[in-house]
Amino acid sequence: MVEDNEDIARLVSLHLADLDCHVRVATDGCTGFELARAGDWDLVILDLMLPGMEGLEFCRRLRAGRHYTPILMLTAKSSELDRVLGLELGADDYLTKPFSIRELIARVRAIFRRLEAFAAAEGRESEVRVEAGDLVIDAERRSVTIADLPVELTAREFDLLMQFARNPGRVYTRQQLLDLVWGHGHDGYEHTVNSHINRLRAKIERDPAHPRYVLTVWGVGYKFNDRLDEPAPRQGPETG
Amino acid sequence: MVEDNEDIARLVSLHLADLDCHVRVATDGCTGFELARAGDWDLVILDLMLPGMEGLEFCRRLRAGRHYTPILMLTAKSSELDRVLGLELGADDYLTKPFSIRELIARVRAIFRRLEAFAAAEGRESEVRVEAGDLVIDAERRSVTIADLPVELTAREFDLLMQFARNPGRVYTRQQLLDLVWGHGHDGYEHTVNSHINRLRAKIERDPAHPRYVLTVWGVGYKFNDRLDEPAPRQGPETG
DNA sequence: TCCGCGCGTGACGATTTCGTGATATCCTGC
DNA sequence: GCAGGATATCACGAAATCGTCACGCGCGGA
Repeated sequence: MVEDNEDIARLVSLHLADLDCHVRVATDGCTGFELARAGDWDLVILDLMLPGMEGLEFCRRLRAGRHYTPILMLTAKSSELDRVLGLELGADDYLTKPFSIRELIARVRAIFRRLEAFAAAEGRESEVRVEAGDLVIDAERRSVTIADLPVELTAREFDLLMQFARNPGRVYTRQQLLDLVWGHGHDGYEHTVNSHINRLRAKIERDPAHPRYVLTVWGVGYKFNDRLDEPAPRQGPETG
Repeated sequence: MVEDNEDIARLVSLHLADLDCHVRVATDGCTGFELARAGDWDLVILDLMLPGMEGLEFCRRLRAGRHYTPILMLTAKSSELDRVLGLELGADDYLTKPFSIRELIARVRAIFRRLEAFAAAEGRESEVRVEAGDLVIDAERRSVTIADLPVELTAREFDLLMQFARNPGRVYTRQQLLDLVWGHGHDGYEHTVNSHINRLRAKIERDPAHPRYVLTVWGVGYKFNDRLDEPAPRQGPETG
């Protein structure tokens, strides 16, 4: 955050910390610019009226240097000119002072949502569709079919299956699955995973007692099997 | 690129040049139109707010002249009318200001990927008219008919339906719908989407309690059903 | 100014899903 | 074979989600 008013800086830092954000404050443009250019940040919150360097110039120089860190601009001027110019020089969003913290949080969230959506659309195009034997998973449609027959999964069941399908063969512990599917802050019993695995198998396995897709790794956790043609009656950690 | 603001034109040109793109800038609509019509371009980046010719008119005229060069629209207006209308008039994608350079580049890449994938661009014009069972949506006239009977939808209801119809089968979360239909950074409750879905169903579904077009994806969001004739999905692999 | 309409919000019941405990079954080491 | 621990299965109450209705607000037209 590049902001010369320390009261505002402190207030915003405080609230962003609630969102598990790590915040670093620079009180002048030059220092801020060096920080922004050097570090690997998720977001720059930039006051337009800075001593040392104009905010617009800050924007322009950062973008000219091929830095694509999202920028959220703060401005006291409500002038349309500044706003449009700022956006066109590469800011991602703007807020006019005075602004409410609530509004700021909303903007920050919106920026991250957008970036997330783009990242998903950009890099994961090959991962929207996963196939393993009869099983076909479509991430975008959140649909699963077995031999072209649609199977209805609940949200948790689908997320669980998708987590496996993303890395076929990789073994996940129950705790890892809780973190990945339920969320990091979630506190619950590892036993819960068993239950969902059980329900998942009942829907996608021909014989739930002898699963082909979601396999148990004894004493460790579970894994997704995409090598269906190989004989794998062994369910123990003994691999060879 | 058709853009009257020289700053943003320069900025975008700069970054597109990094992608080994050759960029030509026109600062008004008429010049841009002549350029677009005469030359053999891979992409037109078009500012909606142009002097000389409205961006939407630009779109419409180019498509009317059987020119199918991909168009990426830029707009400062956050009005969803403009966004949806732009797509309906033949734009391939759009960006609402504020946007980041990174987003722009991602969009450009996405458009080219899509073109490669679909090679001989089919269904380009079909975006103006979407059909699903009895339901017919005419994007240009913003009209909807069921079995040739006209249905009166409000602006929000139509935009919501159109958002679904553009990607049949794709699951949208309420937050995504808020971002797409209401606009980025919109501060509102996800519950609002429920209400509009409810009103939409009351108008287009024969039996709102058992919808055929706009389906609920439990724990996630909603989707538009493009396979009306398919039987109801099974709850398990048995009975197969 | 009044009225009607579209829209966002709140409340409440119906439905689905989820987490947990109990119990049975299986695996492993001795 | 046996003991101990890990996993599978099942059922049930709790919790979250969704559908529906009603209310109030803001806005544009009569």
